[in-house]
Amino acid sequence: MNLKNLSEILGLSQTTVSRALNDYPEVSEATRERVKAAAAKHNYRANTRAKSLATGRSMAIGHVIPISTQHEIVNPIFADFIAGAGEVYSRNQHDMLLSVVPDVEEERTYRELAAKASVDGVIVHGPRPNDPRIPLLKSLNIPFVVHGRASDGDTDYSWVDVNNRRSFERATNFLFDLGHRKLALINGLEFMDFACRRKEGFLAAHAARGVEANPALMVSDEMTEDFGFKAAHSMLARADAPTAFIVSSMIMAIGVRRAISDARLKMGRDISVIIHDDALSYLPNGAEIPIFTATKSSVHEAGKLCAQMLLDIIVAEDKSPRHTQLESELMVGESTGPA
Amino acid sequence: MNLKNLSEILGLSQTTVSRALNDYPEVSEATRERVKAAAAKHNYRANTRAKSLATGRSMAIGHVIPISTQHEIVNPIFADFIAGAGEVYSRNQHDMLLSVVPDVEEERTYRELAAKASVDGVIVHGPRPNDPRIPLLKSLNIPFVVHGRASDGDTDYSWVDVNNRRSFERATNFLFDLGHRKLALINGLEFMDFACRRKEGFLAAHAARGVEANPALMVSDEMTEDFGFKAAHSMLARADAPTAFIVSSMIMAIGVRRAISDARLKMGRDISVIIHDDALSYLPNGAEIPIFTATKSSVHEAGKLCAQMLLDIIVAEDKSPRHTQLESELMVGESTGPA
DNA sequence: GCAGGTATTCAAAGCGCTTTGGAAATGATT
DNA sequence: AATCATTTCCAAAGCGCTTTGAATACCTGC
Repeated sequence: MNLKNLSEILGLSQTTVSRALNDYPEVSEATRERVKAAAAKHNYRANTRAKSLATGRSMAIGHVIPISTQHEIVNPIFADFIAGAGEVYSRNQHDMLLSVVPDVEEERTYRELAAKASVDGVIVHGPRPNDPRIPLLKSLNIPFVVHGRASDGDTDYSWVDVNNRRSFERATNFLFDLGHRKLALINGLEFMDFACRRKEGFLAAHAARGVEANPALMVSDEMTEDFGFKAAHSMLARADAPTAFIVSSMIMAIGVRRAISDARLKMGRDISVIIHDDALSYLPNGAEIPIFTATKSSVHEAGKLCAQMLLDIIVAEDKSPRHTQLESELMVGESTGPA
Repeated sequence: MNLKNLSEILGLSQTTVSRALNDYPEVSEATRERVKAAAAKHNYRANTRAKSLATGRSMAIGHVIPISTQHEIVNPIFADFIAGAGEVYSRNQHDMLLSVVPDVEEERTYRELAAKASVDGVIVHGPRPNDPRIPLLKSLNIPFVVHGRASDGDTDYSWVDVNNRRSFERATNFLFDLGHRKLALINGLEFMDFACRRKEGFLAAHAARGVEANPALMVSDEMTEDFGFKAAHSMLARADAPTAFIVSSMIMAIGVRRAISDARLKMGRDISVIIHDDALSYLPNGAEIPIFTATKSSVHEAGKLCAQMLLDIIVAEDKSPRHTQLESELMVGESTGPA
């Protein structure tokens, strides 16, 4: 069933049928209803490809998901982010186009997306300091929103980000207030922008209190359970073992918890742990009272915000960059206590 | 830059340029090279929409990701599955179209996908016994592959699935062989096909050994850490507490581990745990030797297989259904020991 | 030197839609 | 009844590509 068929059935021109369906004013209410009824009856829906060829808009948003070539790891926050963004797209009749590519091929992918005109805009994931994708997308002249930020001079692009620096500064201060002085930081890969900022916050709090941060207690790597375990395990064996951990993700924290219980310590009593919680739907931080004290910020929500911002930019007259900085909530759970 | 421009620059017809780029034989090697060089120079790439309008093939595969309306949970295996499938699509110049929709709107979404002709095929996720999507997709006449199976009379569709029944039967027998008799099953929602089959395997092994399965030790729910914890916690408090747990996912198992360590028991010594491990990239089961004894089957691999199968079916003459049944590997880790 | 074949190239139609620039019908106004 | 403004509808062009059917150029062998 296509427009031609449908218009023949109705005894109307394609023009009229098209206008009726797209709610143009120059068609009488009577015919509009007749047309819509027929469309529903025959389960007609405009062919996307033809439609976007004619309009020049693809009604699709691209997400380029880089797979780290060394580690082959999918970012675990990805699913929830996508789910959030996807909701917004569905509501606005947009499709989501996913390209899963090795990180080394990202540039080529963006260029193709632009040349093939298959999307109206893209979301950039996992920015790094001085991220080359930002100038690239600007030069390709394709609307985009960055989830996170790329610290460099040029802040002239749209982003949605958590205030990572402040989150970790607060978390650190929270532990200081409880009397802890030997704090460990178990961070994500520090060539990622968010991890840099978190470390900055951690160090800033130390500086403000005049406490020396111990370099041996600051590590960073891919955010897996296994790394969390190994890092915590070896730190706990040290003479200058920490009395508290600040951990960049729930998944690493699960490893930390394993190391703690292997050491026959009790979290919250013998040792404190505070995490950043992305509020992943499949890893809720306990039910009633949080297992981990956490700086919490929903990545699902961030997905929604990014998507909405991008859709807004695409239709807006004013294409000037927009920024949304989210503050995480500091939620006290069972994993922290006095030193 | 479009075909017209490019052909004008080259002083050739659009026909010739198109054929040169698409490796048709009726164009001389000399001009082909000239054309390809020019295309590269001007960063030309055929407009996807125009191309697929002309060819009738969209070169895109749809994935409809249902969000449970009650729980708003994204399936944690989703990211790895998508990553696997995405790799295959990229390699074959296909796009992946994702629709994230509330489960109640799934049918409408499939109908739209078909009517709008925006994909050449779809992958069906999370099948249930007697899944209505299968007859629907058949009637819409759109190629599809199911990840998993829907137990009912009609097996006349393509699927890729793990032998869940056998996996759990083996796991159960493994525990029996270690001398365990009081086994607990912590399963996913049993209106999902995979969970049904796992339970069947669990019960079949019991029946074969003449051991009575204790209904109080078989639970099923959304597969979260929290549910794993609560289930194990309450079971361990029982008079007829189990000596071993069979757990349907890594994430639930993490909760089980928490309950075990809270009870001051040691996994592998005081109590055994065997899990099903989907080999999620961000939740590896330990590094050298597995933390959990597990029936392991990579969902990333399953994603690749589903994608490849679907692409094959789309181009094949023979559209008859194909099946791939994967056997999981039983990997012995540190979480099991004699009763 | 020419028929017959092959290797190249091209003009134009068509994919299914939107949209421009009228045309026809209707209604209001004189 | 004639005029003009509105409504309501339509034919046809165009989006950027592929593909059909035909034309042209280039070789053969006799």
